[in-house]
Amino acid sequence: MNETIHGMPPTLHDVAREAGVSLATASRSLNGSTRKVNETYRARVLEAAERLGYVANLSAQSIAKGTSSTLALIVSDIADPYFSSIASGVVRDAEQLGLVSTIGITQRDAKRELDIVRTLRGQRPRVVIVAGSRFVDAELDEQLTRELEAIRNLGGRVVMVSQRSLPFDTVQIDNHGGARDLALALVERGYRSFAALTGVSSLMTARDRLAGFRAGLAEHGLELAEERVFESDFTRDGGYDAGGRMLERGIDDIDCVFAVNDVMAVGAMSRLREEGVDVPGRLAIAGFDDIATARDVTPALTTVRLPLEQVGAAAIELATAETDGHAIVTISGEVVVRESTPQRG
Amino acid sequence: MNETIHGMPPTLHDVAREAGVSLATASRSLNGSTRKVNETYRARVLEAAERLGYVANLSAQSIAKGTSSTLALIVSDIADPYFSSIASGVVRDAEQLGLVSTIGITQRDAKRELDIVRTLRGQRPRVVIVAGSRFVDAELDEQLTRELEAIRNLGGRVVMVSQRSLPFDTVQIDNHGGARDLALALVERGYRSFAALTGVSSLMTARDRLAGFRAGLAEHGLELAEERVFESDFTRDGGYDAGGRMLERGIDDIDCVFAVNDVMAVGAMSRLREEGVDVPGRLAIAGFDDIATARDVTPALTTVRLPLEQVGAAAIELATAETDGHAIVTISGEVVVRESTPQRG
DNA sequence: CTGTTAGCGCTTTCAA
DNA sequence: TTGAAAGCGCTAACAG
Repeated sequence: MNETIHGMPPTLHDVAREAGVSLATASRSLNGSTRKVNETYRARVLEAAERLGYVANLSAQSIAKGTSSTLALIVSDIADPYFSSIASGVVRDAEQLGLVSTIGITQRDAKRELDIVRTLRGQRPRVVIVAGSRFVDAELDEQLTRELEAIRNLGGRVVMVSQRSLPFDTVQIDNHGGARDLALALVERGYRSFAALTGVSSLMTARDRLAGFRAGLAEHGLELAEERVFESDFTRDGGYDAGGRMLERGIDDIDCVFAVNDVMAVGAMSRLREEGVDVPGRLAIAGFDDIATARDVTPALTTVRLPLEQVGAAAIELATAETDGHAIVTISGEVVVRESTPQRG
Repeated sequence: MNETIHGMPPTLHDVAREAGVSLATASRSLNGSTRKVNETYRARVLEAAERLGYVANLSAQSIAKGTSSTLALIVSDIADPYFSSIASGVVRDAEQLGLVSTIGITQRDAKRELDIVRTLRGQRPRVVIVAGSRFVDAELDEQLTRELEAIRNLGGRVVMVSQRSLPFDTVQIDNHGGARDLALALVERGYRSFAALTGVSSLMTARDRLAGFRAGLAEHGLELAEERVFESDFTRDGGYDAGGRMLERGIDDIDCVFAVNDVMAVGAMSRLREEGVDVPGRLAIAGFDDIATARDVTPALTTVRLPLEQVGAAAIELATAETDGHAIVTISGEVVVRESTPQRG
């Protein structure tokens, strides 16, 4: 591992010279797929490469081959456990495949997402996984679709992680079904008057979950009045805030609150605790996602478990599979009842 | 935004032809730094690029310029809030600088970390930020240093986020000092007999925090016997597990437990709760990091706040500053006392 | 200020 | 099998 003392990295050229073979032979020995190289030469090349500490320049490879070894992952917020779990699965599997993972963060801003995808084209990524939430905005969807199609035209695979909405392979998360099941489970446990804390209505995920929850309630002839739906950011602080607004309005006619995701639920629980509201004694609460923290808050949070790391794996699988570009893999959640929603008299 | 209908992406060549100028002029208009292009031409080029939906091929740029626009971030585990917070800060600032962030996950495996850094060389990254924990292993440190030096020799900036141990610019986190302060604060609040839950001793972070904690106790003539130190994984489940072992041993002679990071503390709290131990009534607990969840568990967790996103920002700053390659920025933590360690009789 | 032309490091025909 | 040589898309001298 004798690095070139000089500033310049050893190139394939150096390796070839060192090994006394041609550039082509060196290339074939080091990276060529179908081995058609004399073992003696091959060994000499490998040895020379080792000695020089040679590592192929990926950029050069990309441009020579016309295809990169990059996987681009787009998430809303990497500090959010929902996305970091997915990212964890994606990056791990990508490494397995020899793909370098790049990451883009949209901060839940549709415009930004578009910008990111646009610059992504410059990377000529082999795979793009868009895990950020979809927005309810036909215009932006249209543009995003065009950008993603452009990437696909360049040979990149595009996989969406979200509800099915854009014409690409997608790992669909059954938000509606999960929320519906949760509603059924809660009614089953004796709850009757609900409130909801939700993200801004332009987020499809928030919408779908709320709609699913309502559908579940409807099956029991219950409904969730608009005035009991508190909209805020799709974050812990958003939940904290929405919880506060709910308290201001008054909770006399509420026995259970559904937060459309766990981080909001957790934020709301903290707010309720601060305001002296007994959870679950006075008010039960449930979330969605089953992030790690759900087990660790007190009371432990009832939620809908989503196999998040598996979602990442599924996305990669889809990206490497032969599909017509419109394949859908649905991941369903499973209701996990914990102490935050005890059986109710 | 008329994409080329064909499979091939528009190249700079296409843009130049379309605009009726030379390749060089097109390049200068689009990316050249010092503007020396007639406004008319420039406009024509921009317009043509827009029309064709041209986006420069980053790989080609990298190789032509001899320098990439990649920032490589290495973390132990992106699903861990400690690292995802840092990553969040890093990626955000990197985007500002027009750098593409790639991410590598070591899974707290020193060998793996070395592999990752090695393959990183292929990217010829402009910046490498190593945020994974350091290990107590001179041999591996030696090798890692060599690899990182190789990257630096190629013009890449290397920044470590951790204790100061390798000869690179580093954002040093004052683990020792923070833990010491925490110990002092706990003694101040009346605690006298401590136990500790810690990560494997080969992790420098775990070591330093434990040492700092002991140093703080020592200032009051207290000590932490080895038999009250429970070693496990540096994760939530590790804390859960270590907490269990502590209970098995018996906690009659313990009034406060220090977990070397918040996720372990949170795991331990869950275990204690499950086993019916009243926290903080019977046993107080404190952590380190101040992850978001620390506020949301019950009781809220006393900890040492580390400005994590700021750590990421500091790393980028160091990477873009003029340094001798041995600069150190120290980030100190601040004790945050919450309900998990009430004042004691 | 603009265009021509040589590379950047690597892969891949195409002959030998 | 191996090597020579022609690119891949872009930038950066170097002349005009």
